[in-house]
Amino acid sequence: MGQLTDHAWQKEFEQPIYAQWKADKRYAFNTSSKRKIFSIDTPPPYVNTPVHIGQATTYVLMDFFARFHRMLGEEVLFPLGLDRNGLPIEMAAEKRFNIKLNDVSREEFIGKCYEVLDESSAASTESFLRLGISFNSWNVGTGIGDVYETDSADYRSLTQDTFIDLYQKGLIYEDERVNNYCPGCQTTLADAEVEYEERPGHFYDIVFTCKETGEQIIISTTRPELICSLGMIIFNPEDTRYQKLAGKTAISPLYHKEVPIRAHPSAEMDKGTGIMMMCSFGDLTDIRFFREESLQPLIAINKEGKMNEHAGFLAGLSVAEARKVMVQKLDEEGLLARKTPAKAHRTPVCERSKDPIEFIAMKEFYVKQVECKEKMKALAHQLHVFHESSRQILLDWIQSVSIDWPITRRRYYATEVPLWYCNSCSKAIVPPKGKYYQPWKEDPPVKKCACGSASFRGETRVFDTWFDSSISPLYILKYSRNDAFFRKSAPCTLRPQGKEIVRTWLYYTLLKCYLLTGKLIFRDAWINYHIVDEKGHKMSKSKGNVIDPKAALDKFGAEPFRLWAAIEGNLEQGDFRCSFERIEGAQKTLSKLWNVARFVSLFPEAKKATLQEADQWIIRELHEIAAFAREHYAQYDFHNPATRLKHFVWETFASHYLELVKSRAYNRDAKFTKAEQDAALFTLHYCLDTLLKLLAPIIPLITAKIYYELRNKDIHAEQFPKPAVKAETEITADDIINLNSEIWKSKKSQGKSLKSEIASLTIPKKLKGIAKDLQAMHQVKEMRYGERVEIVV
RNA sequence: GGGCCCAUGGUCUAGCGGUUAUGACGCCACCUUCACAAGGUGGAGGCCAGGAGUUCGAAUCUCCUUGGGCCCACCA
Repeated sequence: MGQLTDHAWQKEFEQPIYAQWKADKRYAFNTSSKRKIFSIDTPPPYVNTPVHIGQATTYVLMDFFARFHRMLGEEVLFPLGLDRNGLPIEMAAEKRFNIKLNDVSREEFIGKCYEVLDESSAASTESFLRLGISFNSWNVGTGIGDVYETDSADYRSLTQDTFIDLYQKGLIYEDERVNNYCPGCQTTLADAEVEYEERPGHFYDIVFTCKETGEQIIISTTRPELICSLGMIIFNPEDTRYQKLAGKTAISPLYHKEVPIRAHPSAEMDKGTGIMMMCSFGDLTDIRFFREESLQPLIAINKEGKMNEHAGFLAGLSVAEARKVMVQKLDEEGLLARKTPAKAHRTPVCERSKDPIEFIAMKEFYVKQVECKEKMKALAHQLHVFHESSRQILLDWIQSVSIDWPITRRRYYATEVPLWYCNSCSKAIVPPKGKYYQPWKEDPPVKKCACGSASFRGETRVFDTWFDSSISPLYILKYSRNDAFFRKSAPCTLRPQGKEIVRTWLYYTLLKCYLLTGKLIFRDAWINYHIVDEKGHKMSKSKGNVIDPKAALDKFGAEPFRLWAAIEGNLEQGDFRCSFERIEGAQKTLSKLWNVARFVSLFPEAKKATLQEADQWIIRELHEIAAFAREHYAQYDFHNPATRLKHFVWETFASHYLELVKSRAYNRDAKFTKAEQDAALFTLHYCLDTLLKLLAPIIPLITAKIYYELRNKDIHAEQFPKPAVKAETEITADDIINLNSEIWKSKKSQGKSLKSEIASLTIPKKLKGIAKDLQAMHQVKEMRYGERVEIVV
């Protein structure tokens, strides 16, 4: 049994502790363990951007879960994943080397992606290590619990296996249809990847002519460059202004194309001029309209986001340029009646590149999702979430699914679609599972097609990054790689993730794992809210209000940050605010805890003696908190227990119990018996141990150091505390706090020091059991018992 | 357009039909108290956004207003 020699907790104490954990692989997953498995499907962060404070906070919270469940005696699977696939990496490479996808060869482009990845490798994991996160491993590998990279051959081959499975089950099909298309990224996008932004725009009032009567028709549009693809002119059936045009023909300006004019409820009377042109395709409504009206769409925009031959004189121009040229030309011809700014024009844009979405027909692979909407809703109801609003986000999204999931992308740095095609009969060659394939540069696994041809071409498309990400629980539980382990560990215990990717990561994972295994892949889903700045606004690079977790770590170390995360992280509360001031507040609590421990360590441990009533009281208080913590930790609520524990450290334990038993513990004048003193010594140590264990999941570094120096053992290998001592008393914390406060106030109001003597003190009979402690604490000469408290100085 | 959440001393926050309305930071006064001045003790500061209602009784329940924040859908 040791003593704490340092006078305060220093952030410099942290580094050797986590370095030791890393060095001796303290939290490695034990594959031969018979324990119950608690598995966490951690969200793999992108490696090319530094860890931001929101991620840092959520990983810290996950670490609470992991450490708590370890102390419950469970085998915790808590792997670190690193996302290295897809558009974000490609875009970083394009920016870094100032190239575009099609400027260079595929091999060269992939090489550039590797360069970006190499430069950004260790930076993010460093922050996690410093935060004291207890990942199973810090080394990249393919074992259970190892750090995994989503672009590894192992991960990609599992992604390809899942494609092969779904393809052979008939759950994936290829079709050519109009879809969201990002001209900047040059790829098809799923609805989940589209977001809306307020973009300034204009209404252009353009002059059309009625063929039959020759009169002018003024039509408002925000997309004049699409006039070439005009299909129909419509007005609202209720609109008397245009009734006379019904059934007539309109002639488009410049292109002189004749199209029918009809009444249709899609046109709103009070928008623009009340009469609208339907072109293919300005937005999804247009697509629906063309389909419903069986109009032949005319695609005027090509894959590069430029106008094609159908646009006539606009051919070769980008959409934005075409709009400018078109407006200018209309104006010259006297066909532009008016130009007015359109306020709050919401434009669909690519969530990554922010380019406006165009709608282009392309041949892509689709995963069937529309037909299993009801099943997905049922799974959503089955999933255990911690706030109904989380489930609602998921249900809303499932409800809004209207087309199947396009999974192929025309990019390079992602998992390749594992297919080859026979050059003679066009039949698709599906390779066997279990290997990573790159068909664009490899030969197929067969020599000859069934038709006899030996000439093949490899598929060049790759998968949507969510097609990769959605197998993360399967990957970490070794689906299709270690069947015994998968059977034992599935379903994954917990999916922790942000609310903003419910419609992508959570939804696609549930969908894909259901299609593959027929089951719900998670028991619990913990949807965390956002860390916002101190004013309550979302942090974003553009706003410049981002707090770098490294700065917090440099300034305070991990422990104040972790304690802050526990105390502020109220699940019920929604978004939570971050400021250095509040982290600093947590630091003081650590200092208090350290000094409480140092005080206790001044005394030798004692065998349990007959507990005095004060001892019974503090132990009962602590047991109540322990039971509360056990129950709430299991529900992923660390906020409420942390708040109570903090209060216990400062108030109940330090200010009241310690003061109360100080004299008995020192026993300098031998006023107390040896047994009475031992009871105090026992209680001090028992309470400290229990308190440290309750706090260990939250602040693992300081508790580990104190426990190691005092007990020479690893606190994280201990069991989560259960009441080990019987403690019963009528006395409540309020009784003691109120009495002490009254005595202090009385002394103070009479200008006496707190050490001054009290001639006589009358206390309620109920408190008789702590009378001796009170007498020593407050320097009371004579103790009396009565109905109310009386203090005679 | 549809829906959701929030509003409590200067700031943040607890509160879930009856409390002298909680705590933290900040502020003021006093204390070199033997674990801790990164501490202790005491104090000032709020008609609980506004209005109406339900109730014996409302910060708490209902409705409206205002001010913040968020989600979904859609637009010529």
